[in-house]
Amino acid sequence: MDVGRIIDTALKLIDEVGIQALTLRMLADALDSGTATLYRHFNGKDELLALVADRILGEVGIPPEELDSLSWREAVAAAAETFYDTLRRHPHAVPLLAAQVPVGPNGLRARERLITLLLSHGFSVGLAARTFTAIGHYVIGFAIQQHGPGTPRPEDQVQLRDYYHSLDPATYPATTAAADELTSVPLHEEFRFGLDLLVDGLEQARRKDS
Amino acid sequence: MDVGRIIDTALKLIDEVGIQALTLRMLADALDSGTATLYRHFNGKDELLALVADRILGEVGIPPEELDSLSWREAVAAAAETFYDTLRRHPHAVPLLAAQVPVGPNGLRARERLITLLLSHGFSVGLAARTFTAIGHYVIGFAIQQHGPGTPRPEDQVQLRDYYHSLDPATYPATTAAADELTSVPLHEEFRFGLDLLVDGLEQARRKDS
DNA sequence: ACCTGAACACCGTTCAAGT
DNA sequence: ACCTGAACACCGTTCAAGT
Repeated sequence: MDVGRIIDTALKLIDEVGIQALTLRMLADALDSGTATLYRHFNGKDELLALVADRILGEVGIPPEELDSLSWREAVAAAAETFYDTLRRHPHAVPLLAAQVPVGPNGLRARERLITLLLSHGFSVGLAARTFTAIGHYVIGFAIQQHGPGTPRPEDQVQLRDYYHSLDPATYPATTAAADELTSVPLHEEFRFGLDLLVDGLEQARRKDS
Repeated sequence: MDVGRIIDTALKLIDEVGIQALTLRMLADALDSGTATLYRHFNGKDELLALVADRILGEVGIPPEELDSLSWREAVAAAAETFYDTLRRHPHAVPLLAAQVPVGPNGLRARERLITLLLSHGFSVGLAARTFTAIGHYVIGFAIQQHGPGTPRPEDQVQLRDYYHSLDPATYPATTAAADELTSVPLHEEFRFGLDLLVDGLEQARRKDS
């Protein structure tokens, strides 16, 4: 019984039932073991979840060669998209990455990779650090809201649109007018919209910086 | 025993001990009542938490006159800052706002207010809707990561900096070089940096839109 | 030396019994 | 009609007892 298998199983179960519903008994059963045995490999549920978080970051896997042939704009966008795609594969697990600054081995590797990239494109150390934080926060923050515990499934989107339309137009003229636009934009497009805003803003910040 | 007093007490307890540690027994005790009695006012803990979320949105309170005399850039930034300040007053409660799209009365009022503002400054309905979503997601996403359950208290920032410095510079040249910048920027400044990127990006999006 | 069944002190939720 | 003590089926965690 190695730690890797425990973490893989834990992530699989979280993908199926969510963090709240994941039980140490459930995990122990899936591993044909008992809850007490699990405590021999980590100190409690919180530590287990931190290991799962780094396990997810290890899945991101940015292809290094590809990234280096791109402009900084394209590279930043590609890194953010790749990260976002990984988070979308594990919607129930996203809150784990917001719980703390990831300092596991895979988190370190990803941070090093992106900051190196920014520095190689002429970003100052200060601007690179703030850019990394801003982009990272944006991706995780977006994913947690669009794909977290209260996931807006397609039928909920329709429900929400109908709810907005059912409001009194006299009291809520703007909301009812924008009801379709507020609920019809595909999540990925919404993500890309904000990401492009950030990159466009960075373009200006970079000019001021140098 | 009215619902308002229950919600106020629940929020006060969440501010003190967090969502996870809030117990219905604890809440019942604080109200000199029993857990079973609480169920006469809402159906379970989740519904209680949704009511607390809208209670927080009610606290935001954007002064209408002030906002209307500003440029759209200043108004968007001011609204985001005001929202952010409210979330900072209730760090433990922020995850509640990420759990679902807020459709309580106070959430509706805030959305209506901001979309109206964008429309009055010439934004198209489509751009206004996406801007609202992008800004809202940014503020909540940032707050949840900087002030959520794994709050980076000042001493943790120092610890994190020392940790980055302790890494092997050969393996992590960029991270060790940026260690100070990654950990020394005040949270509010970091928030403002990303917000300004978004607003600068919006400036361009608005030009393309019209 | 390593593992684990069984227990501990909790939790959210329910309902029969009280007023 | 309204309220609630006490119970239910859980949970994360611990440790004495087994192999």
